[in-house]
Amino acid sequence: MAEPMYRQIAEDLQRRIESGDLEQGAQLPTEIDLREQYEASRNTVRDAIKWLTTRGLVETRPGQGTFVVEKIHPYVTTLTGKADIGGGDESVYIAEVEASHRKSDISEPRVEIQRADGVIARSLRLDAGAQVVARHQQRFIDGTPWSLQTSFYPMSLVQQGAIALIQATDIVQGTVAYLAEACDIHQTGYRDTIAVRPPDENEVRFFKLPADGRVPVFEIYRVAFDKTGKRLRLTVTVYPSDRNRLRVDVGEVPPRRIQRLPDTPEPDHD
Amino acid sequence: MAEPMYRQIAEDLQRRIESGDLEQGAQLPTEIDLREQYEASRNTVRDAIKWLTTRGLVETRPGQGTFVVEKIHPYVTTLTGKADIGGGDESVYIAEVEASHRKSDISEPRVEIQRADGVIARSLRLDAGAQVVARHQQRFIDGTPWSLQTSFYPMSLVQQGAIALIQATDIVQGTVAYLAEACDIHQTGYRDTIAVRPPDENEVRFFKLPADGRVPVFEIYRVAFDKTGKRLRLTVTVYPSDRNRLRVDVGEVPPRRIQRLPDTPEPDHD
DNA sequence: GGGTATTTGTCCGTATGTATT
DNA sequence: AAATACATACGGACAAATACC
Repeated sequence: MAEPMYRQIAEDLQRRIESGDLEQGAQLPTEIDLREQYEASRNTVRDAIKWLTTRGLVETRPGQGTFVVEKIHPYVTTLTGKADIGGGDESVYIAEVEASHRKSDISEPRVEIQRADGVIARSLRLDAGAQVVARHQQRFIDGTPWSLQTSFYPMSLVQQGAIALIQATDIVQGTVAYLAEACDIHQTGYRDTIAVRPPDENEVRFFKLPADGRVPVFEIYRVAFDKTGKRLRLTVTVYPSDRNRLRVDVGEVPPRRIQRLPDTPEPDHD
Repeated sequence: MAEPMYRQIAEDLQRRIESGDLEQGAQLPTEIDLREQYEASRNTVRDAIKWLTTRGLVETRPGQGTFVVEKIHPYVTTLTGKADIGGGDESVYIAEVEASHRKSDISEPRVEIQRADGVIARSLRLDAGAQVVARHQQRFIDGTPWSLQTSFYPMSLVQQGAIALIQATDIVQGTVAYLAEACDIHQTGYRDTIAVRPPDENEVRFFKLPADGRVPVFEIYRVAFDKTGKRLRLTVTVYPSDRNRLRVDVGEVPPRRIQRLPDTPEPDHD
């Protein structure tokens, strides 16, 4: 027996899905039915379904059944923007999203003062234990959860006059513009580092991801610099990877076409 | 009992891992031992281990045991380069990697002529069924598999003199430089779209990923343009997400520090 | 709202196969 | 070859979620 039985069942079902025999959103036969069709035990059938689930082909709903997953038309977030007018801050994202006929909301920030732990301190080149301002925000598109974001600012910025950073109010013009106004600090660039990892419990709840952690999240670390190379801010943004794509434009790139409505069958890397 | 038993067991083990009680690389008690420790059946213990496995905390090795996964020091790939001197092509990657004291190898390309299917045709703005050259390559760092890459070129480029595209030989100066030499076609920019998905069977084999598909891969679609906005190429690159990070630099960014050796405990988004 | 049928989720025990040491 | 440890497969029982009447 080269191939275990549950794999054979899974691959047969996969074939039926990819051939269109089972359409998107269609319900699979129940575990009892599959047990009879494949002459296997229910647990073996369940192993096959679990295999398909891990690969994102089907999803199970307790009390209802097993269904072929429907492809999600992804949101596209462009990471390359004007380095000096935002780059990851509130205002830019809103402009992006509204341009594609979608409505973006952002929560009021939850503000904390905390000691910079290892990663934050190193990213901002602070001594371990230095004070930082953490601003947590939730972002929605058309009412559905889109991203979780936390920005860390050295407390020294507040001492230089950027007192709005420690107020639990959205900075509508964007913190980049605000820092320029409030204390003549000008962001001239940023560096993003993109990783992928399983979601934690908070993220599972907020994004309504499957509890088994099979849908990973993008985690983007953005370190912003001024013209002397000083580190102004670390922003950590988390996106669920199943409904998001990231875009990077380099050099001369033609303007994007208007983003289509969710049901049109176009490639999402257009 | 709000929490199922296997979750309680999993969370207890997770706590023991994150507290350092079980160190990286350490072997967990065997399933039989855990069955006795938690007074559960072996199947329930196995469900707990599967839960930890999906989250990348442990791995099982048949005949050996279950082990706490060791963190991998990731490779960092910068997506933003000079738009006109490569940007994702062979030579640039090699320079990047060698600068961090690692040795990069690339396979000779496997070249195919094929009809552009839906996604490729749309990305290159070709009519469906138009001929394209596909060049598949495998990339290694220090001998370990790093990325799989396929570039698609419109056949019209070959007719304009870029005959090396249809030869199964690496284009050492990079195809961007080659196209400039051979037929005066100059790339001026590119656009990347980053997605994450489970690996297919080829990728599992090549990258030696776990067969259950729990480690996703980055898939980067790069469309390159000339100054008129014409689409010169589509390059699809796949990286395993467990050992890779992507970097995007925008605006003025200070030079990177030398990349450290794998065993130093620095953040990988430095 | 309540009750019932359906469907998946959890948990058990057991047996046998396969990979590794 | 033997021992160990995980992988596969079976069958059964009950719980929990959902849909429907």
